[in-house]
Amino acid sequence: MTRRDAARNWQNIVDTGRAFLDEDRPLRLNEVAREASIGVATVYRHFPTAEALLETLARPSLEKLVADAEASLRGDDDEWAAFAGFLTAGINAQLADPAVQPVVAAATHELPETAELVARLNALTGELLAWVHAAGRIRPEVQRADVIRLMCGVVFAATVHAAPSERPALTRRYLDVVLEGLLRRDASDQGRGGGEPGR
Amino acid sequence: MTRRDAARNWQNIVDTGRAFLDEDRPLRLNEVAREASIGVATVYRHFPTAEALLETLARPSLEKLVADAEASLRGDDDEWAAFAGFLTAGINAQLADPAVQPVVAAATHELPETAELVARLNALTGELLAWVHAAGRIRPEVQRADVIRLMCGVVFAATVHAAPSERPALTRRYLDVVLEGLLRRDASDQGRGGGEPGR
Amino acid sequence: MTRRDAARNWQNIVDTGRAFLDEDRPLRLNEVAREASIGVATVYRHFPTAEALLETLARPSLEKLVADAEASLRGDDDEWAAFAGFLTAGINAQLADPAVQPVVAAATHELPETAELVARLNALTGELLAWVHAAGRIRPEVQRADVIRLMCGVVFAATVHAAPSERPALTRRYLDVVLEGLLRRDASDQGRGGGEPGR
Amino acid sequence: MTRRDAARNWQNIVDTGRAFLDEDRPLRLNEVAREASIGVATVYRHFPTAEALLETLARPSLEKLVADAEASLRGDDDEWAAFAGFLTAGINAQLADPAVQPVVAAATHELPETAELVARLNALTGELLAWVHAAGRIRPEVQRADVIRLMCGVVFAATVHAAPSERPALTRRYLDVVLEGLLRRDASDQGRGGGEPGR
DNA sequence: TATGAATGAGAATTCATTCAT
DNA sequence: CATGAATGAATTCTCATTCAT
Repeated sequence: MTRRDAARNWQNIVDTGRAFLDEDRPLRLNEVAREASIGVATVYRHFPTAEALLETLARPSLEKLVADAEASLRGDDDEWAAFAGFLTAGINAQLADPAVQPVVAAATHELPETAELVARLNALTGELLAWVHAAGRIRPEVQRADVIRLMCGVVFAATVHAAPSERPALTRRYLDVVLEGLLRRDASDQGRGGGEPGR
Repeated sequence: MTRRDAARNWQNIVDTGRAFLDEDRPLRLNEVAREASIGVATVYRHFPTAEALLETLARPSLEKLVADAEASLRGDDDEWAAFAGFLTAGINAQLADPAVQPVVAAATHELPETAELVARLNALTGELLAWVHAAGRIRPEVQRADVIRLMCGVVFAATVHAAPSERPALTRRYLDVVLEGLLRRDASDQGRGGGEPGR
Repeated sequence: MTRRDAARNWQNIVDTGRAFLDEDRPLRLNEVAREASIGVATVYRHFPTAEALLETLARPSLEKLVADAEASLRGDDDEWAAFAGFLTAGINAQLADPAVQPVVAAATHELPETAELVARLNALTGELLAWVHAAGRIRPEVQRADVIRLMCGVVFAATVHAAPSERPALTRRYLDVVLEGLLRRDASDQGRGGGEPGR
Repeated sequence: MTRRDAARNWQNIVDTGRAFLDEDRPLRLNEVAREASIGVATVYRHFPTAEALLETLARPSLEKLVADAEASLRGDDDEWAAFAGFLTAGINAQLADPAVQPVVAAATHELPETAELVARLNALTGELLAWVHAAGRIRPEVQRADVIRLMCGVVFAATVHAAPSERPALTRRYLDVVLEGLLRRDASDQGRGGGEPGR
């Protein structure tokens, strides 16, 4: 078979996998193969595991996310707006593409490309965070990993007991809460109490 | 009557199920039966589905949570402390008992007792929230469901890329952020910028 | 427990078993016990097997059949009418009581009472047949077992691709065919018709 | 392509299934698989349900039956002989192949091929019956469905309290009775006998 | 390289029967 | 004599992966 055929197959599998996610059926390589009218083994050749296919599906969203973050860093926005914009973009990506959330939250990745993408995402998160830290606008203890985690947490929160259609509105509100909570609050604020809430 | 035997078996199953959760193996009734050295059908008699066992496992934690919330409502703490204490307790329950999270986040419940417990939890959440609202100490748009969702979100956030041992510390910090973000911030604050973070 | 209680249980089981047959659910002693709100073991004590319960359920119908056959033999009807009446009664019993068919068709019986009842039924069939043979009104090769078999065959035929409500009408027609076919037909007979076989 | 293997497996399954029927063990796909030394899933791929396998097993017999019926319709026999021959063939098929009876008596069919075969059988039954009706040689009320039912009834009758080896003789006699009973009998007919219908 | 049939371990569930109380 | 919990073999079906062609 020619390269072209192989590419066609690859695309066919990816498209079918996407359709599975959209109807949120579990990504089963066997079923994907059947639905794509392609031999199982062919699918396995292209994507050794379901996870590999998932990462491939997530890739465009992740790339866009990385590109956006890079743009933010070089853009005209002030540091806080850039930071907030990045979180918003990350959240929206997770809502828009069901492949993103599991890949971002996963401890390890199957494909080196994914690992690298995620690493860049982390790095960019770090840079944005450093910028915000430098401006003294965020709680000093916040670290890179916290940002990623809070992003995932906001998405998850909007997922609990809520239909997909309600989620964008919920994440907007929840992110707003989180950002407000992350803001550094200096001397003049100190008096305002409420400060020491929980536990 | 084999009551005693039955009770022993029941306990045995519950304990074994607990062990599964602790080692976070999936709760499979068959395996639980095997490990408990109990006939499969006996397990099925006691717990028609894995979900039923899970809810049974979650029950003590949920009951404690409800009791604590009731105590908070009647206690001496001010409204904010009570509210924060409730969130903390809920989060800690989810961290301490792996059965709690899925049950709280589930859309429906198998056992009527669970449904009732969760309903009471919701009601108490509502009461605490109303109290805080009455004191004008929280963003006015926050609703009962938001509180539950944010609680789950904090737990989830602390779960991402983090070993179990790190989670308590993380949830403490994240809850702090969220509480800070939920606090109503009045006129005198308005100027302080950062105000419009989101999207 | 007193005898009276035992009798009540027995009746309860029988009634419940009957209900099962009527809704044609399979007779499962376990389920019968549950539905009757009686311990399984109690049911097993009264009826060691499902077959035993079935035979018990069939018994009244069989007894009535035997009684009717005896009456026919001693009655005023002519031999053919008695014979036809017996077949009709047997068929109707099978249609009316789902317990009858399997018991009549079974090769062996669990309960001695059933065995005896069936034996009497066979004997009576034989007597009626002998009477009809003596009058030269039936094909000479027909034997007792044939009569039973044809009876079952007619019932079964009416069961194929036919709703229960249609069956009585069908059996009537099919029995008519069979009786007509059994009639001895030789020159001298031609006029005699035997025309009035059925019911 | 594993076509050859697949075909071999298919045949193996069919043969094994046949053996089960012959020893009249219940057709259980798992057992068939084990006995055929073939993976369970392979069997399930070829035959999604036991019923599907049963119908496949019945197919050759049904096809032969259809072919015979078509031949009878076009053959030289007179209408009654053709009709009787068809019934005889149907009965013998049921006796010879245990798969036939349940398939013919079933209300619905799993495989479209079976449904079609049975439909053709019904149609042919109708044609033969129409021919016999046209010649005025059968009770006018007899319909197509009656013919099928009586065929099944004769087979069933021969099954009651009778070893397989006796059944052919019994069905011959019982069919004779039924055919005699179906014959139209009016004055002008009397001489014609129709006496020697079947077989 | 593509194919899709084959695999068989595994998961969920049911049921007739026994047995301890 | 009654109870109903316990049993575990049996059954049905699924799925991720391999392998022969």
